[in-house]
Amino acid sequence: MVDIARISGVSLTTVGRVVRKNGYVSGEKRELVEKAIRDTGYIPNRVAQGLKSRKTNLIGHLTIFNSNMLYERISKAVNSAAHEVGYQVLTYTVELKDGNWENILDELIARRVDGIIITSHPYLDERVLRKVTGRNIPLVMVERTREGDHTDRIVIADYRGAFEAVRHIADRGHRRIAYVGREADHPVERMRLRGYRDALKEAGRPIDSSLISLWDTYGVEEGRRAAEELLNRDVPPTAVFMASDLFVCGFLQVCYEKRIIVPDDISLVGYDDTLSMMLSPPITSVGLELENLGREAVSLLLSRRDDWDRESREIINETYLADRGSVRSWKEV
Amino acid sequence: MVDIARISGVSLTTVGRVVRKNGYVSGEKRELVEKAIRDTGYIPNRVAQGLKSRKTNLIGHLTIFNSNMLYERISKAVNSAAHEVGYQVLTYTVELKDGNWENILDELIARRVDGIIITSHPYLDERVLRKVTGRNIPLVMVERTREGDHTDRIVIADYRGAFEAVRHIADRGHRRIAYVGREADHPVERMRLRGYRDALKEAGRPIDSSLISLWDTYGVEEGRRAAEELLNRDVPPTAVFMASDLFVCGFLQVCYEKRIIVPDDISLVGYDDTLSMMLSPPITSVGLELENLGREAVSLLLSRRDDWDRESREIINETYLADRGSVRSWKEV
DNA sequence: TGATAGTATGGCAACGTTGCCATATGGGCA
DNA sequence: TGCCCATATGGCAACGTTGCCATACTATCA
Repeated sequence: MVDIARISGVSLTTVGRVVRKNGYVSGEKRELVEKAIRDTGYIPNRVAQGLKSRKTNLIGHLTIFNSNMLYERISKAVNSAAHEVGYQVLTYTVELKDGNWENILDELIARRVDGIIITSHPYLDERVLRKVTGRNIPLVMVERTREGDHTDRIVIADYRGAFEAVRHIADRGHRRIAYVGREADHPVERMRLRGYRDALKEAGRPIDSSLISLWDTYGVEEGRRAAEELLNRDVPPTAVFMASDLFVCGFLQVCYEKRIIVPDDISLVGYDDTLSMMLSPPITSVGLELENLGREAVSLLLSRRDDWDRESREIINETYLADRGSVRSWKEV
Repeated sequence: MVDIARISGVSLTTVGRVVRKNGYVSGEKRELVEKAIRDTGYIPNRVAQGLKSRKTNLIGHLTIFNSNMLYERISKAVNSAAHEVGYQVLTYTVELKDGNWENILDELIARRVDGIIITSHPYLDERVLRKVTGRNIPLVMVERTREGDHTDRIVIADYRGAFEAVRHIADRGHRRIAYVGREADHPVERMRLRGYRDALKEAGRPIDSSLISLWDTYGVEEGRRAAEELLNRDVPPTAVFMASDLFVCGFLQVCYEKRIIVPDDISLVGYDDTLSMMLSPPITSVGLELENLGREAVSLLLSRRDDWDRESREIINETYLADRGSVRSWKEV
């Protein structure tokens, strides 16, 4: 920058104004400076900028890893949204089991990120949360959230997503509709299950708890086992709603082995809409508006920075039902 | 840091030495300083560190987007490898079509990253490449590479991967083995196709070019169309090797519709091993040693930084064949 | 005994920007 | 005419560290 100033014969300050496009600069000098920048191939040093201006244009993103790629997609959505407004994202993917995520937060704080997004992390205690907000770093939590001062949240409309999926099934005449999900130890899971129950209730279907199959974790193997369990019943369900596309993968594999055809013999609906379009047959699934989610997360972050003391907000991220015809009409005999 | 020095009654320099764990500090003073750090919750400022030490501990990663999630996985591998050695990764995912990736490189340079990894980006011209290496920034290219001074490369053993997959099929007696791939406009695609041809040759199988189905891009839809094309032949192939799991997804969907059973009626092998384990039935696929890949990429980067003038290296990333039984033994009648 | 090496500590400038203040000029307006 | 405001430019300190140099003490060895 010193070189640029020397070459173009203006002061450091003026060069700075051209680089960061603020303040008054006459067209003439601007030309001169821009020419010098082009000629030398000068690229400003964001590290120094960050130090002096106390603004790094970096967003930290802490997320868990999961083989259905949902979080990778969220990550991508956050990235895109951030890039759109001139921010970059430092992403940390944590295995659920290893608990060193507090160190990761320290690392992000050390980098002086302008904000932190935490996606779906269940281990959140008040103390650590305050470590972030106590330093005036905006914090947004996505999917699995926790309330806190100065903490905004994005929650998925899981209840409605599940409800509509099950209504979609019930509308087509099914009565024995099974549910495959994860142990309801968290609002996310509870909401999905409740959506399922309420939709059944609304449709006047009986709730048969033996048709509810819960597992420790979302996974292909769990889907297989759920299928074995449900399909071997004396009276198997005619439709199954699964709270993750991963379950669907496993379920379909068992169907394939048993030559059970979807949707002729059984109807299926998945959740997340990450894999369902790739399966055979393609499966109807509840999807998340990920682009919105990313944009909302970033915009919550930035608006918090502009107005630290505004009250906490909770944004609902809507779902959609991607109908791929994996639910057939069913007439009870 | 000034506070820490004041509280613990030592000089700034000594605090610095404790923070970055280098230089001589007596146990006694170290204790004092560490206590002060704990008490105040001090977290060092990596921005300032980066400015002064000219080392940001950041790695830039530029990668393309692709719906089969291969690049997300590579991204994750690079992340993990970087974290292991105390680096963070700034990831940019670019849509293939938009050409503003040069700006992204500028952005990474502006951040003064300690190195840049470019995964699978086809648009690489010498000038832009020199923009990076000309600034003494280590550059590693993965999968789709290009030679350049001070540029290291990681190439996938595509030839061997394809070769072994096809041999796996031929070993089981198949004679009419089709190939579904992408137009061979790049070494990656050429190598896979050549592996296919050579394996057929070695096994004494005829090469029937009408069994080679090439497409503009990897995709589910393309897989469907390939299936329509190949399965409607008078004499369809008994086995198909596809250069991407995405093709497999589409292919399987068509099989499902036509009630063609895998592997009874037709044998399939995929590539990338990203989705194949989730399909029904699970499909044998050629996989990449991603953890190695990530580690190699990072280690190439760091070693280049330590010895800028060493000659360029090319590392071969080996593949494996994940056998999931989607190839049956076949006896020609 | 003096030289040398290892250990321990502090002072100070510098990294490359930006924020703030000072200053100057010209035009519009009461 | 005098005042204010928008425009234009530059000087200088500061952001929070680290690198380098200077200094001092102790132990070891020829």
